[in-house]
Amino acid sequence: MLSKKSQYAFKALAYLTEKYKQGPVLIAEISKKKKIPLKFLENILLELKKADILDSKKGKGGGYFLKMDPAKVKVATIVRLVNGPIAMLPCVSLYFYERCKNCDEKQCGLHDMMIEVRDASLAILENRTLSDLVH
Amino acid sequence: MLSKKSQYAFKALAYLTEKYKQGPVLIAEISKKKKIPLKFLENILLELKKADILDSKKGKGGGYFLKMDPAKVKVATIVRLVNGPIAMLPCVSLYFYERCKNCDEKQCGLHDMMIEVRDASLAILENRTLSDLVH
DNA sequence: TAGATTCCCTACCAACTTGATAGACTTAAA
DNA sequence: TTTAAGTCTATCAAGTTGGTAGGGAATCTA
Repeated sequence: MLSKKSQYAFKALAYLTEKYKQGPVLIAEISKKKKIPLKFLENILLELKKADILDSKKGKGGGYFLKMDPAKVKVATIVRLVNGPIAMLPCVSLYFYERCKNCDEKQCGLHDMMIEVRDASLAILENRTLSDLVH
Repeated sequence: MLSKKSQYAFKALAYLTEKYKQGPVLIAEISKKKKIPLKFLENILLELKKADILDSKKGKGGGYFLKMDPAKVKVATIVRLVNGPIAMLPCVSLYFYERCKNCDEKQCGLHDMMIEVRDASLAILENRTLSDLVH
């Protein structure tokens, strides 16, 4: 399941997508409109900025805004960034791979199945972008 | 991600699938062969028994065994039982549904996307069984 | 029926994660 | 130089995860 943090992140990103190319948006405005706890949202937006998804301006007239075209930002990227692995097992994760202990991947039935699940999920998440969040 | 508990559960179930119709298997044997902490495994197996996946016999010659044909036990069932929701959001879960707060499902882009992901995962997990774990 | 064997049950625990808050600091505009 | 923003560090309560401890209850066998 996506954490609350991830859900907040997507709501905020959807809002910033609507406001794309309309100048910086205040954290406080996003917080109010999307009903996200202000200080928690601060952390999330900062993290997205450090990951080069968002950019910001300080001082009066400042705020947050998307660093690039929302149609270029994959949903999969955001999920990995804020929520972690998409795969159901570390041993089938592309970006967070870890070998399983006491389990030969070559003959583990679960392994193969979870690769299928991963690929099915990625087929969707890698082909949807922030612009698909707003319609 | 599947919890360690879930991974243990699948390993144990795979083992019991191999031994299907060969009489009760000791917790200690499963623990040793699959390298699962004994007492932790006890809890897991007991839970699976209460959920009618396994049955057991006490005393000498006792142990655990599958209650029904492994080809009849869906992987999706086990995941839901031991790990929880398969969906990425409560508001798109079939078995653990919860309405989202401050979010109209009818116009939430994330909602629709996560329904797609859920269905793609279920297409696999609902059509694989314990027998697919061993080959 | 005694004793061994095996699962059953309740309780507990440390470590980690999650969701959230507080407060001081920095940068930039007016 | 004041004010309006974002930035940073720290902290915290509650819940979850992974695991352990120890005795109780059922069953088999001698």
